[in-house]
Amino acid sequence: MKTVRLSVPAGEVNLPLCVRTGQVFRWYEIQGLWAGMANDALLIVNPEGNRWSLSAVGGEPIPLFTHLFRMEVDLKSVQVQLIRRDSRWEQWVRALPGLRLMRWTSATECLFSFLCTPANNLPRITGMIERLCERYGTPIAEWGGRQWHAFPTVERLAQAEEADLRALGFGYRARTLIEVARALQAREPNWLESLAELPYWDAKQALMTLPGVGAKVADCVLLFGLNHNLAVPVDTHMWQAMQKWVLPELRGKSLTERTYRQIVDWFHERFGEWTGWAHQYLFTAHLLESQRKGE
DNA sequence: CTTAGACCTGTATAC
DNA sequence: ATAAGCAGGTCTAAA
Repeated sequence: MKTVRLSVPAGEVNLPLCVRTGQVFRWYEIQGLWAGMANDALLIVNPEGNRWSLSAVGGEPIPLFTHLFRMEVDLKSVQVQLIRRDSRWEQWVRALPGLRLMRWTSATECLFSFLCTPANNLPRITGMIERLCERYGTPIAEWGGRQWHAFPTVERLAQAEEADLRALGFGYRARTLIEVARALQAREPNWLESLAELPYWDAKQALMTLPGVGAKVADCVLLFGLNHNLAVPVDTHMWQAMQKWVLPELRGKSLTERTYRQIVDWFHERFGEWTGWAHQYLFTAHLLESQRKGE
């Protein structure tokens, strides 16, 4: 495992903020370093100063890091765009320096991971995914006193027993995971990845034909796994933030297909291609506020 | 088109 | 002990 160095200008990326706010689920702080699995690759980062050291198993450190954190995107210019399009975003940009939109290396891993999230919470989600990888994933590396496993293949998940997954704490999501794995096997080999080439609404409609994939999970997979920057995952945090801070006319209403679409349309009109980034700042702002209140 | 209830389970707040 | 304008929802049934 070789280690390389990379110049990271101050303020370009806040790694803990990016990896602990529910965009990805397999990152851990170990002995002052940050280690994360991306499908079948392990990336270890020492985010110190402006010369970070990166190591990887199963991939090249710099391309992997650049892909996951979209380092080809200039964060400053994103922030300027968001504030120019809606000045309310300035408070969230200021409050969340270095927050970036993440990009998964595997749409499949992204899909199965977000299938674990409905009516759930972050600590339980990360635990479920970790046990899933230990049970069904190939060992990739031993580092930091623990084994690191690849995310399970679709073939392996399609063969899983519902009782096994329930024993791992998946609850009613156990059946959905298996059903989706089998549904994917029944389609064209690269069906999921091919959705990246479709227009946003077409790709979303196609994803929602899978069991357990509603509007919110579909938007997560589109945004984080399939490069659709027009996707807006509207979960409880986004819904509350929109009502409180952005669209007061939503107060007193409930989140339905109609109000969901109203929010997506509003983002498209206001932010265009910056929609996904705008969503991420608003979502994270509300998530962190709700976590502070809980303490 | 809207709303209620069911669905697994861990955690935190309120009696 | 016990419920929850729970917690990064989805699906079905019923008005």
